[in-house]
Amino acid sequence: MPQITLPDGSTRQFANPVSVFDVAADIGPGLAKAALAGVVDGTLVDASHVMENDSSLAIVTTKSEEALPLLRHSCAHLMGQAVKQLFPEAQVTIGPVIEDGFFYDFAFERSFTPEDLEKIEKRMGELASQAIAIERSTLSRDDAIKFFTDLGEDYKAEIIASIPTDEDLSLYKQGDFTDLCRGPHVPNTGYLKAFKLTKVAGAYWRGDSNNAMLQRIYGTAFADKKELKTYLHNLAEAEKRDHRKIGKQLDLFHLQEEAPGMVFWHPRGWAIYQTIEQYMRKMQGDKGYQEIRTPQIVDMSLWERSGHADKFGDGMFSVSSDDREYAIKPMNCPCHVQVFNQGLKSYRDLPLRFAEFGSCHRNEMSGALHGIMRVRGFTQDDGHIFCTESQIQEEVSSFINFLHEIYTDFGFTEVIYRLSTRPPNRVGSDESWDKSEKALADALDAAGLPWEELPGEGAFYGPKIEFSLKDCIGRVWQCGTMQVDFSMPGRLDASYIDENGEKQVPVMLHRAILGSFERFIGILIEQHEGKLPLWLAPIQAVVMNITNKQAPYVEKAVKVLQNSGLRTEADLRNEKIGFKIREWTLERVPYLLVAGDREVENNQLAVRTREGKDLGTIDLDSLSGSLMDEVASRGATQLEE
RNA sequence: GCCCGAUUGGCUUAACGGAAAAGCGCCUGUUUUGUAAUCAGGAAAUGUGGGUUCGACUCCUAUAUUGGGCUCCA
Repeated sequence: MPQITLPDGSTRQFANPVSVFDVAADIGPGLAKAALAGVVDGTLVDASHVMENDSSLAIVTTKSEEALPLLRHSCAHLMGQAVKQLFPEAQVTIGPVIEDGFFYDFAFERSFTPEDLEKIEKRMGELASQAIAIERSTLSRDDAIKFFTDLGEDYKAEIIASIPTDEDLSLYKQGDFTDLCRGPHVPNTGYLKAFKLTKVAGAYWRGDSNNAMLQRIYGTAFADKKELKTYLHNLAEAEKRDHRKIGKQLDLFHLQEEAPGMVFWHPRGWAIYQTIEQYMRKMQGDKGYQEIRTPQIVDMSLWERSGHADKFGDGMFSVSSDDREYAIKPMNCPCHVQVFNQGLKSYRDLPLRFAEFGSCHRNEMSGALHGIMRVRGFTQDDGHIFCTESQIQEEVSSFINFLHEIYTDFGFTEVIYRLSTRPPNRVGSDESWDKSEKALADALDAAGLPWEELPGEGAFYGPKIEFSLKDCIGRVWQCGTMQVDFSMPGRLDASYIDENGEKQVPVMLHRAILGSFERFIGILIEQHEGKLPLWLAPIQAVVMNITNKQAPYVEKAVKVLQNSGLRTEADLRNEKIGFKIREWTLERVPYLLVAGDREVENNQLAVRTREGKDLGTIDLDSLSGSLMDEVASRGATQLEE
């Protein structure tokens, strides 16, 4: 006699065990039709799941938040079925739900072509329209291995073999296709109405580059066609923000064959870069960092001592000269230790904070390069804090606040926080790891930030916090970082004299806020769609004339604005004002200033924003003052009230 | 590094194995203009090296770069 409690608190009595579907039907035929699955006592289950005892139940329909992953997972199976029908020799491996969609990995002797994708998608549509029932069953582990081995699905058998022996396994069968799966799934394939296969790619079996390369097909699915269309439209819109595209359009930088993965900064891109550098220099100075500068090319012996030659070897560019072997530095840390090591340090000197806009080169694998976000030559806003173990927590806490202050100025509000903890191969005592992991976690908690732990992802020398930002299509890029290092100071003989006159090895905190200028500017461009806030805009204002008559006044106005520190240009070309407005709007210049006879008369300028807003005419002097205020406040005050 | 795609004037895009086309930009002239494109003319391109073919942007091959993934990382 199960009693079922619904989300609104109401209860229903049943004489016999009931399925989720039965309860839905009992409530109403509409709900029965819409029911995809259920949440029973907090667990997502199939609509066919039978409840024998008193339970709480929420019925999942396409409107529920659980629906999308469910639909996508079932779509992955639908794709598996279609692929097996079209390419029986292909073996299925895994097919999970991911953010924005799903994929399925197949072992197949050749690659899938774009034409194959069309065929597969078409077959999926046919299978969906047949509304094939999706049925769950269970098998013991050994029977399941036999079942899949008999089918020739060696990868599935291998997956099952790695599952603990005492668990029964669930299978999902739809027509001629059966897959190992925890579930749940939609009741039949007819519920899968809006899906699209998006791309094929290679992917290593179990994510290990020593394993075979599988064929991965990505797709996405939504509850209805309209949502799918909206998603695809938004994606296409988002791609217009691509920093590579905007970088070219706005003439900010370029890359070329002769220097793969290294950026040629153009005047406008460099203006952004320089503005950021000067801003960071000021901010870090205020926080007690001392800026230093260390060499680009350093004898290999230093990298051997630091451990980088060993751990990082292939990643380093090297040069030899006069029978000596040098490395072009891939990071700045060992050099900072060299500066620390000059002269005897006292505990009174700690924490000692060094900062460098350090140019680094790493020979990244060719497939890893991406626009200016992942390059071979880049500049970190690097910093190292030498301190005692007891100072870690305080330094980390204030660093997090500092980073936040900076990200806010750049307009970033969505930051992803991750704490990477001890890897299997590591240096340092467990006690030190306990302490520093806790220090990092406590600092994140103290700042009230949501964070995720990445177990085992820390560096061999210590745990780290990663601060990541998303690009225009949602890919996550690590920018800021805070790493605790127990290893390098000792390896490179750093020491200080403590209160008792004893020699001690300091802890080293590696930290960056932007990460690298290249990546950060890439993200910044995508974040703002190229419409950088006034303080960062490479050209902040353009003054343009309507006829030749106003040319001298325009030149005077440009001088006034430039003298107050604004990056201003004149546009005196013999073109219609509409043409000039259009051009500079497309260049994302924040303020377009027009001088006609009326403005010349009154020492004014007609002000238009890049958004197309007319702010009327403003006196030249008060305009330059307001714009400078906007720059100084980094956008907190704006010209338009 | 691995899998799949791409590479055409400065940029964006065309072209059944048979005359490389267009728009924007550039140059020259025209227009002196009030808030997203004045008009006309001109110059300018098949990534690189091999091969197949009477003939290659197109097919094959190598290589470089690049896009999407995998792996790795700021």
